[in-house]
Amino acid sequence: MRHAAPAHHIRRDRSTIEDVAAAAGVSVATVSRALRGLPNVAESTRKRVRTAAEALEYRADPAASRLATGRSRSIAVVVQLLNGWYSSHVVAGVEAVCADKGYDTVVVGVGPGSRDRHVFGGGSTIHRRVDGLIFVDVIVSDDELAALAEQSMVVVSVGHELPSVPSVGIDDVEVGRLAAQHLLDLGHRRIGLINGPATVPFRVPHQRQLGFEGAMRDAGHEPDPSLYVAGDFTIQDGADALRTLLAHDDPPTAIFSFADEMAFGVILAARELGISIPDDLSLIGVDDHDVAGVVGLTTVHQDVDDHGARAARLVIDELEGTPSSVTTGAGPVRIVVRRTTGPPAQ
Amino acid sequence: MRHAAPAHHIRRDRSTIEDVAAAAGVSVATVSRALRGLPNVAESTRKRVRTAAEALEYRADPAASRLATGRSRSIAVVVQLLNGWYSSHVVAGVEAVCADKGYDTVVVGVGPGSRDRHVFGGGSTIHRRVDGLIFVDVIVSDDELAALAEQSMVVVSVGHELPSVPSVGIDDVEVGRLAAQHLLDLGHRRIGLINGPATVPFRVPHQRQLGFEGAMRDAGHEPDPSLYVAGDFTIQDGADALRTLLAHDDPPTAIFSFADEMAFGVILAARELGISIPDDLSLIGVDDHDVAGVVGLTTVHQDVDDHGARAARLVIDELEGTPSSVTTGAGPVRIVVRRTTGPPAQ
DNA sequence: CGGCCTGCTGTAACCGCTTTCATGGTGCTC
DNA sequence: GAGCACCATGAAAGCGGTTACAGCAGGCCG
Repeated sequence: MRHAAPAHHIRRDRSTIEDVAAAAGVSVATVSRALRGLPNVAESTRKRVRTAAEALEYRADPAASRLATGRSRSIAVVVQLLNGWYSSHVVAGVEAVCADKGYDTVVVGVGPGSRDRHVFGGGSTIHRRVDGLIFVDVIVSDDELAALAEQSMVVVSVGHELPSVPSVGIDDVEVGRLAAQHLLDLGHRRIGLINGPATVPFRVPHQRQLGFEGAMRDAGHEPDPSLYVAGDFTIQDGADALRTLLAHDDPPTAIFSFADEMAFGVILAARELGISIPDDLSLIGVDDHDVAGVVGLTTVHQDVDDHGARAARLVIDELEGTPSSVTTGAGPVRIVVRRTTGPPAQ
Repeated sequence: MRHAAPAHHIRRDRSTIEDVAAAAGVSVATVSRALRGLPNVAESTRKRVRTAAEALEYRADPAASRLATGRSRSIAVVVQLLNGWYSSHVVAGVEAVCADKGYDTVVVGVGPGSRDRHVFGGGSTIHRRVDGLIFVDVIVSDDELAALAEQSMVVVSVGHELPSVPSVGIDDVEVGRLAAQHLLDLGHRRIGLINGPATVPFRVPHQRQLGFEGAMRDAGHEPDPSLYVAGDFTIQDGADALRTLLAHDDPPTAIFSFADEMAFGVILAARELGISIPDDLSLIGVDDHDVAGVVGLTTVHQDVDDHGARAARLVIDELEGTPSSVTTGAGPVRIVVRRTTGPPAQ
């Protein structure tokens, strides 16, 4: 007999597994097995259970199964800036496949610094809440990673590569090379770089820089580091960067911005400064941001939604022991030429 | 005595409430009370328990407390387009306050149609997973709302107002009025509207239209519905809308787009069509999208992150029985004049 | 035709926390 | 000093599933 619920528990009369068991005339164990598609259940029984469950609109309480199995069927996306273009696209990709596979997607934002980093650090509670973690361009220390591994959390990274963690993203060296080559082909020699932040060990911009420099050298031109300026992927940083570069004794004829958003800043500032793009200055970005088309920005395209989707699939496959067919590593990139690049002025 | 865990349960040795109880020399009940700040615990005992808990790095298993209390300490944000500018800002706002209050933020995307709507419909499982729901511009039927209410889910809506559900957002009539007034002041009389989708009962655009028409009439001008074109808030729709409007016998001298993103489409198409903004055509949007500044778009500003934050606070206050100090209803809007609006051409 | 293997079910012991209810000890009041 | 209210605490019954283990048939083999 079920006991009466305590008064303050105005808990609804949702049907439980016991109700279904009673209705189907079997034990709860059988209901559990039948509904989850486990073997060793007579087909006739399974059908009967399913019917009863349906009639009662039964759904297993996730909290209860979580407690019993240790699986929460949800995965977290850890992101620096939730409303950034890149992150939100990754999240969208993740959510789509999670929903499809019956997982919940929980988002957690970590400050740009290490604020809030305890979320997944040592004594954190995140591993009790989710089965897997997807880091989006967040830099995680080896210690944190080790702690996570010890808790047998499945982790995947998107963008920034993490040691000993499968990652999806793009070949950033290739990105740098592609952009540089495009500019070189147009005849540019002095090329400014709007880089990532100088202070953190963020691989993505570094790789792009490497690719850029490789292409330059291959073409017989020595890159000029005095033309590199750091940025933090914001529009404002892009605008500032342009001003900095223009103050150079021998300013560049083209700028390679490591993100479209910073390139937007360049466009904005250029307009204010009366500089014509691409007549006075060529500009190329990375991302193919939704509005890149609007402003006619030449850029290196990447499919960010897909990064998120692949990451999620990776995590889920790992979680469920499915041999994953997902390709880890670099996805395709391609250059999209629009109106912000052209030959240098005489 | 704890029993040996089944072999396949390689569950980690995380400390449980029993461990803490043992270490502190009290019962689990006392530990529970002490750690949660409940009354009727001697201060000395509380301290002892806290110390023990800390030493053991104890954290209550969320799944277990969820099962016991019926609260999951997580809230869902239900969104149409996760990677849209508006949604992602709302999500960011929600996440920020959830994190602060110790709640998890789970995102769920619903297709633009009613696909996936079962997520929160009748026999859904969402109410077992989260304590509250924040709908972002999603149209929820009365039935669905009733089902949710019956499950005593706390729901709040952002943007689109839902019957009998507290909502946060802006005064969309005011938005329409503001934009119309600005255009009228500049001397425009024939004003095109890029509206929301025509097929769904989405209040937001309807209100804006009402405000627009009110301002027009107040100024003694009858709005011309043949200048209204439907859109779905995408850049592409904006571009299409411009072409449609230009095909009109007597095309407008100004366009009021109900979203900046659609306005971007207008800018894009205008550039291709050789139409100069604002010389040939004035354009005003709504949102103050991050790149509105870049393209110099005049627009009606709203603080979307704040909408999300307020919604989350509303939900949490309600959940915790705190008398909420959060202002429900409309937040402030203001017009930001940039370079896409000017007097009509002769 | 008995023994065994195999396949289907049921029983019950958990998962780890919350909360009711009972109990014992104090401090007061009269 | 007895009676009483109140505070601090503990024992134990859940919350709603999952799963190890045992039991019970029926089919097959020798």
